Amino acid sequence: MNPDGDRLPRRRDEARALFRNAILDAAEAVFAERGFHGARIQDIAERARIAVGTVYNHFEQKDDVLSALLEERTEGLLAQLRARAGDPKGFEARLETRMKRLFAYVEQHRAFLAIASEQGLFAGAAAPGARVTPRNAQQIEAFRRELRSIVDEGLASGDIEGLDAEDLARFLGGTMRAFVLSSLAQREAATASPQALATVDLFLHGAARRRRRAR
Amino acid sequence: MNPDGDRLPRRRDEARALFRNAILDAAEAVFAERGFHGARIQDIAERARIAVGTVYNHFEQKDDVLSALLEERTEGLLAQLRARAGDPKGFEARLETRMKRLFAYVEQHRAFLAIASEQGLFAGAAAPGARVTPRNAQQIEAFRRELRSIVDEGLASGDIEGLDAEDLARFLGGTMRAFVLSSLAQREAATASPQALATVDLFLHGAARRRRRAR
Amino acid sequence: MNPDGDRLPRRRDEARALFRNAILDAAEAVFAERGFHGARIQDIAERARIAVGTVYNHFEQKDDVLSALLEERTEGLLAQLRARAGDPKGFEARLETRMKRLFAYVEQHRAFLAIASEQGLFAGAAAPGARVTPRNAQQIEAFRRELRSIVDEGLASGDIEGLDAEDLARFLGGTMRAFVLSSLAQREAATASPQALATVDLFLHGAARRRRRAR
Amino acid sequence: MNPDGDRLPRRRDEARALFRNAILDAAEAVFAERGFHGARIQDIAERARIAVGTVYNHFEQKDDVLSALLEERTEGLLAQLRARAGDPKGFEARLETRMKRLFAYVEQHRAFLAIASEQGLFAGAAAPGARVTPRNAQQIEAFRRELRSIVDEGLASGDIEGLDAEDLARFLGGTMRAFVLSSLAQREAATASPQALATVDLFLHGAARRRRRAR
DNA sequence: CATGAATGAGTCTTCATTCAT
DNA sequence: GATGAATGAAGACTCATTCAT
Repeated sequence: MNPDGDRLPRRRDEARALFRNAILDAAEAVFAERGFHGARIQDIAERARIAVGTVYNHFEQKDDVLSALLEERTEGLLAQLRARAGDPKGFEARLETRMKRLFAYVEQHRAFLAIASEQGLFAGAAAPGARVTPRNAQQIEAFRRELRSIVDEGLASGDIEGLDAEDLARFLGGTMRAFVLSSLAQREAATASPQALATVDLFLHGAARRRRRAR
Repeated sequence: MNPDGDRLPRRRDEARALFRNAILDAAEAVFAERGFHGARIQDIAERARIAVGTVYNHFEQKDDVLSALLEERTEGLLAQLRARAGDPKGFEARLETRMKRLFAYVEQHRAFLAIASEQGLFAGAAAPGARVTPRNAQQIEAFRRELRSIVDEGLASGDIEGLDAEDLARFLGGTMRAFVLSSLAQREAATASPQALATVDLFLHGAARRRRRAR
Repeated sequence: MNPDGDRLPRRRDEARALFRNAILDAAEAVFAERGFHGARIQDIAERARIAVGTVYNHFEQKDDVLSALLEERTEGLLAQLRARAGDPKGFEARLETRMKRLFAYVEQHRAFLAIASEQGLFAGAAAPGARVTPRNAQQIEAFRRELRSIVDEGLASGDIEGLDAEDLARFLGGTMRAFVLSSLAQREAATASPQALATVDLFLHGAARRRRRAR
Repeated sequence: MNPDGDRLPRRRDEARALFRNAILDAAEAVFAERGFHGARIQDIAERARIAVGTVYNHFEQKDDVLSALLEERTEGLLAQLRARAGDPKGFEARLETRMKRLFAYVEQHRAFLAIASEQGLFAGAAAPGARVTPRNAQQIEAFRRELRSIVDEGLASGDIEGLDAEDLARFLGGTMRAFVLSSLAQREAATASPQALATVDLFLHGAARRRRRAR
């Protein structure tokens, strides 16, 4: 093994990754501020403190910057929603845990959600004129499947019921979305916990609960 | 009263309205297909079978075409949501009636909702780079207020309960949105009724209802 | 003779002339304010309180409005410069009389001179991009000839001298122009007489006169 | 001192200046041929053998090309008019020297003067619809001041006399202008000297000189 | 590989001119 | 003959992309 042979390429790769991340971070900010069409490559380059040409050394075209960004952040969001080793076992507690993680991520990436919304990422269908790639579509589908699997868990355990699992998954998504947006609408980042709890509570019991436990 | 004196101006106004509507209809289709930025004035003009310059005889700039469209359609949507004279009195039946109207309108204006979504009209906040005017913002606010007033009715009658009326209004909006999107996701227009019922049912009772009425 | 047969056509012609003049007056004001290219037919029509189409019933194209205007006003200016029956006989007094008339006309048509200047009418050559027609060129030439004939009169009477009559004509034109502009530069219209006298005096005696009559 | 550190920036600046000058030269020719409005950015770019976009890398808008051109050339013209170290001392000889320089410059930049004339640069006031910037206005004012200072010199030395120095300055300007235009009116560039001499002679002695030195 | 100026296709917008009423 | 809306050619300007340094 030649350590030098390894080290140099590695350094080179690290440098590449540094640039790539700087560009994506800059793009996140600029896309969120001005939208995809309003953002110029020049703006992104300036924010990343590099030259325009450098952006093109890392991405073939403007579209690719967007889709790479969506890819990376959507994956992050999805990771929060997935069940983890230490998660509680009971359905409601488990759901709360996952929601808290998701809302915390949302707080960390407010800019991303503005972009995702413009691109119709969580609209269940791409927005008109959106730049969604097949890869992005896969991730959205993965997101949808994750919601569906949560619903399926609940149906299996008897914690929830309903005729159409797809409808329930959509309902969960819509409820989440309502509180995600309420969270974004507040100027300042805040604790995500209350939104997570409200989401779970309303998803499970709706607005018309009578004589049920106080929360 | 001189009927002749009336006729000419009236005809002229009718002609103006005809053009205006033709432009808005064309714009609705084109914006929905390609997004605001992807749509060229020329595309809209061609679709309306008029000349480019004619568009500018009716709207100062491209932005104004969009905001007039949003204005007109949002008003239409809002009109469905508002209570009407013959509506039932009981909270749930009343809500169902309003939802059915709204979902029917949605079926009639699928293209509009794609645009509205791109512009963040129902995101609770304008999308980045969106072309929302103060007038549009007022309508969104009116929409929000309408949801809120529905919730207030329910709280007053005791049909629903909860600590935060704002949260409930958002929840209602999110639930609606989930089924609106599910409705749009289907390629073909369909009867809106099931979505309206699902919306009301889940809004009221959530996913976890036990021992409650059969559907 | 059928007086009716005469009267109607005459009335019709008078009406035509009325429109034509209204258009030219409006054009004079608008061209002077915004320049030829900056002036829209619409602006001229509005100022004349008529419809756009009406302008085209009287002039084939925009260029024609300008050249008709230049023609009419240049002819007016030229008329002031020409000798008249009652004019004095002595060279200097005669020149003063003509200059006074000319400067008085200038005061009455300040707007026109701004346009003439833009079009290079008194530049001795058309300005680049100018809309000068052959007819206008003839009038400019007539203007030049008139100056030349004044010089020739003076040379013949021995009141002025010089090797080149063309040079003297140009000199007279330049001197006039200097005081015409000084007259226009003042915001308010004023008596033209002093400029006329200064023009004649300096044209005849230059700046270096010694031991000559006080004025 | 590191010559290398200097060279690159210097080269870059030189390249910038090269483009800028090429654009201004092209613009001078095109504006002179077709006037400001008749000149398309594309024409200028083609004449400079560059792309349209490149023009916009050097000037924000079309207007700026014009005003930069006027600025640069007016400064050049003014430089000829200013007194220089080696100039003669006597008033008349000194004035002749300055006039010769000025007429020589005029011969070199015939196109510019056509533009200046269209813009009213030497009209004492901006032409209607002209694109004159405050900077241009300053230069015109500087030009006027220079003429005035020449007159003041002459008044002080007793070489010229008159009640109003402003009038004399205008008279000098008008006389100059007459011969500048006569110079431009000739198709071919020629020696400027005769015009300079005629200007000085007529300015000083007018057309009516009797019994004075032969020239 | 970073740089940033050059490139030119693409679009909005204006406005002279036409023509049905 | 007056009207004024419809027409569409023309041109300024933008910005993604390229490429010589």
